Amino acid sequence: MSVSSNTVLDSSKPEQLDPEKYTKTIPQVKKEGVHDIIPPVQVDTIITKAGKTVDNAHIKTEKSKAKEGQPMLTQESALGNPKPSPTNGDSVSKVSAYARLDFEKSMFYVQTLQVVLGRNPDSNHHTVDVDLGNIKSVSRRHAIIHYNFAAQRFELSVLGRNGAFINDTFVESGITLPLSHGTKIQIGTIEFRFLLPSSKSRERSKSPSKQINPVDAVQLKTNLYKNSSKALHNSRGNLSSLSETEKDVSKSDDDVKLDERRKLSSNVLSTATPVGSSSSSTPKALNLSVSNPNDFDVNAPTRSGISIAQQVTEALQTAAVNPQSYPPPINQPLDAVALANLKKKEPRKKQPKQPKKVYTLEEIPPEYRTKPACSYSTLIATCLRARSTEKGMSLSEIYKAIQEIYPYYKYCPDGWQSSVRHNLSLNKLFKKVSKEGKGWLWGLDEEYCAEKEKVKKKQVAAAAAKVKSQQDRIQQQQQQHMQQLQNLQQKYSGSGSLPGNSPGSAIASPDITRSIVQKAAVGISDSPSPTPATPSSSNNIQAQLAANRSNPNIRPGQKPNQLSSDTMKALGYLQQELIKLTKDRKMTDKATTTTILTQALAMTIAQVNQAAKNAGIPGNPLASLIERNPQHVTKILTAALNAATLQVTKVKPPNATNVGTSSKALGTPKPPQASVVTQPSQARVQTPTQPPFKAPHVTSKPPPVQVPVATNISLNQLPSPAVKSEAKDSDPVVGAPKDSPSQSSPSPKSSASMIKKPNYYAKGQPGASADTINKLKRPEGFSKPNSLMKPQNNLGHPRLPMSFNARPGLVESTPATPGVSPPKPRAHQPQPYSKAQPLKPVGYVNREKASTQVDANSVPKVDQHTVDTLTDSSFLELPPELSNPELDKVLESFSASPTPDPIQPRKTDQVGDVDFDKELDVILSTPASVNNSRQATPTAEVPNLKRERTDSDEPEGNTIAKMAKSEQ
DNA sequence: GGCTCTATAAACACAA
DNA sequence: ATTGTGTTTATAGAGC
Repeated sequence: MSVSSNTVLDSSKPEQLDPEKYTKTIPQVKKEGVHDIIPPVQVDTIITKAGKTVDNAHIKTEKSKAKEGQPMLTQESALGNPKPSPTNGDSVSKVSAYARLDFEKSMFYVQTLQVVLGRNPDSNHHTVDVDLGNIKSVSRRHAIIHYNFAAQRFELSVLGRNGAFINDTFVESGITLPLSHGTKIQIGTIEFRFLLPSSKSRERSKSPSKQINPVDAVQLKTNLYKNSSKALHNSRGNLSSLSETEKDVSKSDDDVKLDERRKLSSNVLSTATPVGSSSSSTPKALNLSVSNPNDFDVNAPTRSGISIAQQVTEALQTAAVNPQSYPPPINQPLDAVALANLKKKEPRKKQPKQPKKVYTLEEIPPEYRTKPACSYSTLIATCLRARSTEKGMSLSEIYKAIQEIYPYYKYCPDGWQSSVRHNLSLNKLFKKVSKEGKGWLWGLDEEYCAEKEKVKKKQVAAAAAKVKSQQDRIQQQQQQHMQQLQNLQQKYSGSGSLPGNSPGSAIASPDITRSIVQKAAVGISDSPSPTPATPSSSNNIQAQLAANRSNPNIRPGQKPNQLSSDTMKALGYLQQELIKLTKDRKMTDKATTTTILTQALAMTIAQVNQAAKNAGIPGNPLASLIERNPQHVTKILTAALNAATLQVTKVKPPNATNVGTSSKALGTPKPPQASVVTQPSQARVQTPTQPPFKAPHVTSKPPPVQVPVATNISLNQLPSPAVKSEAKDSDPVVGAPKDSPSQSSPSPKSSASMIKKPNYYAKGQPGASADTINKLKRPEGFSKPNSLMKPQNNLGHPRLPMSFNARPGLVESTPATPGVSPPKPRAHQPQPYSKAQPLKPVGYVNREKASTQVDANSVPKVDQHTVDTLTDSSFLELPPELSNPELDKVLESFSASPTPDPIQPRKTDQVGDVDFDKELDVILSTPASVNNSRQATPTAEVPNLKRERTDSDEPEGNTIAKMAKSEQ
C-alpha cells in the first residue's frame, strides 16, 4: 500500500511543493480563512496535538520516521508487521487526518477528502493513495473514500470490478455507501476499518463547527475552480521557483529525499499525507492533527470547514474536470499558490478571472498540438460560415466555435482571442451585423468575400493566361524558327555556299547564328511594329544566319553553348568593337541600336565567312582575321555598322566616319520609316497571342527607348520559356510607348501579365543578368579574367591575347551559361488579396525613366542588352564538336605567313558600300606579320584609321547594300 | 531593401 | 469597479 497524493495536485510531482512556502502561506490562510464562507460541519475536527501544521506534521512524520530509523511501512509491513502502537505519540501525535483506515497491521490516515484505493500501480498512468498490493482481484482503482458534502459524511464508492465487502456485505461496483466510524471494509483479501476521530478530539478542535450548506459547496466549487485556476495561472511563472523550492525541500528533507520518499512510500501504509497542495495548504487551516489514533471516534468526522470545503471542492472540481479520473490527472493545475489563494478570504467580486487550464503536452491530443495553418481571418471566416446565423455571432460564440472547430485553441494558452478580436476589427472580411448586449454580433461581409473571390479568380486567370501566353510564344518561336530554316534552306539550297556553313566555320556556327537569328526572330518578330521595316536586310542576315543554324548537327533544342574558344574570342572582340563603334554614334533608341548591332554583327560574320569560303579558306576565318589583323575586322565592322544603321534607320550614321558610306549603294533611298526596328517577314512578325510585344515601334515621336526584346532573350535557351520581355528598371515596356501606353498596348494588364513573368525568368540569365549588365557598364568589362578581352593598352585595336589560340579553358562562363540550368523561374504567384492592391500595369513600370532620345550616353546601355545577348553563352561556350583541329592549323598558317597590310584607305562615305568580299580577300591574304605590325599600331590610330576608311571603304558598304538589295 | 500581409501584444476606450 | 468587447498602434517575421 502506498501513500501518494490524493489531492488534485499532480501526484507525480509532489516534490514541486514547497512545504515552507505553504507554511508561509498558512498564516494568510488562517487570517483570511474561508471559515466565514464555508463553515465546517459535521466533519469533526481531527485533533491537533502538537499544534503544528499538518504540513510540518506530514513532513516531520516522515522525517521522524526516517530519523527514528523506522522503516517506511511497506504494504507487507503494513499488512504483516505489527501495527504501530496507537499510543506512540511520537509517531502519530503529529499526524493530522480526517479519518483513519485501520488495517490489520498498519494504519492509513485519511488526510484528504478523497482517497483512492487500488492495486499497486504498475505504471505511471494511475496512482492510488492506498496501495492494496499487486493483487489481481483488486482493481487498479478499486474504491474511493471521499467526503460527501451534501450528506456531510465520508462515503465509499466501489469502483473495482470485483466489488467490495462493507461490513461483510458485498457491494458491487458502482455502489456508494456511507462510511461511519468503524465501518469494516474488505477489498479483495485486504480488510480494514474506517475510523473517524473521536468526539473527544472533536471537542478539542478549536475550529468552529458550522453547518455547511450543500449549495455553498457548489458555489464553493465554482469559486474554487476559478480561484485555483487563476491562482495557478498567476503562479505559472512560479513553476521554476516551485522547482527551486522543491530542491530546497529535497535538501531540507535530510533523510528522505522526495523522490526516494515517493518510491519508498509506494508501500507505505501509515500516513497518506499528501504531498500535494491540498494537504499542504490545508493543514494549518485545518489545524487538526491526530494526537492519538484512539481519538478517532465513531461519530462524525471533524473538520475545519474551510479546508474541508476546499478539499471537497477540489474533489468536486477534479471530478468535474476529469470525471473519469480519480485522482486527478497529472499536472492538474492546482498548486500550493493556487490553493493558498483559494483560501484567501477575499470578496468574491475581487476574485480574479478563471484562467484557462494549462495543458501539458501529454494532455493535448497529438492532432491538436499544432496550430492550424490557416490565418486568423480564415479561422474566423470558417467559424462564421459554419456557425453563424443571420444575426451573426458574438465574440464569445466565435471563440467557442473556433475552439470547437479547431481544438488546438482549446488547449493553447490564451492570447489568440486578442488576435481574433484584432482580426474582426481590422479585417474587412468581417462586419458587425447587429448589436447584442455589450458587444456586436459579427458576420461575414459577403460582398467583400465575393469581391475577394473575384480578384482571386482574376489573378488566377491572369496567371493562367500568362503561362499560356508563354507557351504560345514559345510555340510560335519554334514555328518561326522552323519556318526560317525552311525559307533559308530553300534560298540557299542551290548556291551551295551557305555562309558560315563551311565545315570549319565556327564563326557562323549555328550557335551564334541562332543567337542572332533568334534575337532577330524573337525581338523583331515580337516587335509589334506594324511596319515591316527593311525586311530585306534582316531577312538577309537572318536567312544567312538561320541557314547556318540549319546545320543538322545542332538540334533545335540543343544548348547553343558549344562554340570554340576562338569563336568566342572572335565574337567577344566583335562585340567590343561594336560597342566602341556604337559609342561614337548617336543612336536612335535601344531597339534600333540593338537591331543595328545585330545586323552589323551578323553582316560581319557572314561576310567574313563568305569571303573566306570564297577564298577557300577553311577553318575559322573570323578568328584568324581577328588574330592577324583586327584592324580589318574593325573596319569591316564599321562598314557593317554603317550599312546596318542605314538599313535600319534609313539615315546615314552621323558618326559613320570610318567607313565610307554611300547612300547610293542602297539604291533608291527608301522613304524614312518610322519603324526603327527591322521587321522580318510578316509571318515571323506576327505574334498575335502576345499583345505586349505587339506594341508598335512606330511613332512619329522620337522612338521610345525600347527594350531590345531580343537582347533580353536568352537565345540559347530556346525553346526555353525563359524569355525576358520586361525591361528592367529603366527599361520601358516593350512596345509600350511612353506617352501612350494604351495605344500601343491595349491592355496594360495583359501586357503586364505577359511581361512580368519573363522578367523573372530572365533573372540570372546571361542576357539580362546583373553581372552581364555590370560587365557592360564597364566597357572594358571583358576584362574579366580569361574573358575575351582586348588588352586595355590597345584601345581601339587590341591585339587579341595570346591565349586566343588556346581553345581549351578559354571559356569564361557568363553568370549563367547555357550549360547551367536557368534560374528557376519564380512563379509569379498572384499576390494575396489586398484591399489596396489593384492590378498594376507593371508593363509600364519606370517607363518615365526611359529616354526616347538615344544619345551617345545611352548607347552603351543599349549595347548592354545587345551584348548581353551576343555574349550569352552561345558566344562564350565552346562547342566541342566545333573544336576543329583545322582551326589550329589555319591559325598557325595565318600567324606564320607574313601578310601585307591589306588595309588601304578607301574613299567612300557611303554606308554600306563596304566591299566585304574584296576587303576580306585582301585581309585574309594579308600576312600575319604585317597585321601583327599593324597591331602594334597605337590605339590612338584607330580613329584615324576609321576616318581613313570612312573615305575609302565604299566597297564594304556596297557589299552590304548588295546584300540588302538581294534580300529585297 | 522595400512592401505587404500576418501574427502578436499592448494600451486604451467604451459599454454592460 | 469590473469585465468583456472593440479599436488602435506598434512590432516582428515571412514572403514577394
